[in-house]
Amino acid sequence: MTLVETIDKKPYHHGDLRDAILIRAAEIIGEQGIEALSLRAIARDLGVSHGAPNRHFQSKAELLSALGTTAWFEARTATLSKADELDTDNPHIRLNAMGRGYLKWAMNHPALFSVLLHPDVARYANDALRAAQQEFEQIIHAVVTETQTHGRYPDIDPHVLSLYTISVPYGIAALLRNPLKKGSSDQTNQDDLIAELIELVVPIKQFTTELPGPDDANVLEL
Amino acid sequence: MTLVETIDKKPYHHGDLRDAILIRAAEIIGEQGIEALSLRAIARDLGVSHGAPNRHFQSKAELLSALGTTAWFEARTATLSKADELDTDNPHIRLNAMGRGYLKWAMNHPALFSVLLHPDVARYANDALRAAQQEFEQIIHAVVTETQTHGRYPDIDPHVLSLYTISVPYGIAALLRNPLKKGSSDQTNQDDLIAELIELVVPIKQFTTELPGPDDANVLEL
DNA sequence: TCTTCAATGTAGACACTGTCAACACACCAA
DNA sequence: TTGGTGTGTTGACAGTGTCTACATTGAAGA
Repeated sequence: MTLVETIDKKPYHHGDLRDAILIRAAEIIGEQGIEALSLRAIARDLGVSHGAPNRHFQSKAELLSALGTTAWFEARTATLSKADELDTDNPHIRLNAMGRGYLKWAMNHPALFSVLLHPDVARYANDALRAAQQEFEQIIHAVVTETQTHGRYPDIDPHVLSLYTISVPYGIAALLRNPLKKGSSDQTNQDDLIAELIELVVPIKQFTTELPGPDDANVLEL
Repeated sequence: MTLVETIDKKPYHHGDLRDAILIRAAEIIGEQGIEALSLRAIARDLGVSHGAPNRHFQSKAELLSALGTTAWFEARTATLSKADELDTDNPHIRLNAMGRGYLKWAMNHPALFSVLLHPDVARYANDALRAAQQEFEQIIHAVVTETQTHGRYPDIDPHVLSLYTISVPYGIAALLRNPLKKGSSDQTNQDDLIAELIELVVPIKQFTTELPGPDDANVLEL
């Protein structure tokens, strides 16, 4: 065994290959898009043989499902944390904050968000991913119906209103990922943009007057 | 040359291979999704050698761009025709009808709509596709700003309002393509659903009273 | 009418991919 | 000490997009 071989000798087992694959996959998606994702390229990047990833993900779809599950989890956390910070029971304020939290997360995590959007991820979703997605939708639906009892479109079919409410941040985030969003990359401008957009769907100014809660300026902050 | 060879002899040239490829590609996308699309499989289906498609589309991305361009064109036609049928200048009525036309087209043409949504199509879009997309957005933007001069959110930044307005049918159509849209496949229910959703974004009932135009029942019909 | 030539289709090659099976190594528990 | 199980390696297979050289066709120009 030569000196070089001794020094460069890497351990036979990687140690934490599964997580390393997930991290590298997210990086590649962020840089080159989902279509450029290749199990063999990930293996090369991690200095591991081309068959190694198969020990951790039975198929490429399984890897995407794993990424999608964490994406839904992160999106859910980001969405709820914004609302929880405000410490209010007013569903309008909560839903408004949730919309802003979701949208901000989507715009700041384009790689994971693109996994959420991608049709193939949904098509080959495993049970864990499906469960994460449905749990997210149920959370939104619950708050949406609560806003109805507090005066927001009380006569609309709750499912229709939920669909409408979810589709706005979803559609906006998807549209903003196109190359046409040139000048809006400024951080403070982005926050203002988000706040203004969400206010269109879930207006809170007309509802917060009833409340003894925080004033509008604080509530509208991201 | 045997009898069979004489009878089955197919012409060396297909005659209309380019269109045949586009049609078959749309079929495959509708049946199995964009990821299942393969130039070689199309060639096999059309009884032509695997290299033949390259004569008409320099790359797979070029084929997707061509599909995307026709998709944007069809979407534009479907969107505008709904508004033109009503024969009114009222921008609220027009925009409302456009939203319904777009959404109905998207739900009735899932294959082409999925091309519009697909991130890779946008990523490798050629000039024709980009032009078609931008033309569509300018049409929407023009009507949206016109609604503002007629009282719809007059104080909102026009670009923000455009983004919001476009994102709703876009997001709804994308969300409805998920497997969770079980019971809503009924045609009349679908029309009602669309009308109710668009009314949330572009309400016309509060604006049409000023008009001598058609009554609401006709206007809301799809 | 004959010739030429551009358009179109074919055949083979190349590098790449995902997935599988057989084998090699490392570590932990009995 | 000894299995056994999890993990990584290697080679193979079928499939893909794309390129190049070659074959066939039909039409335009002489």
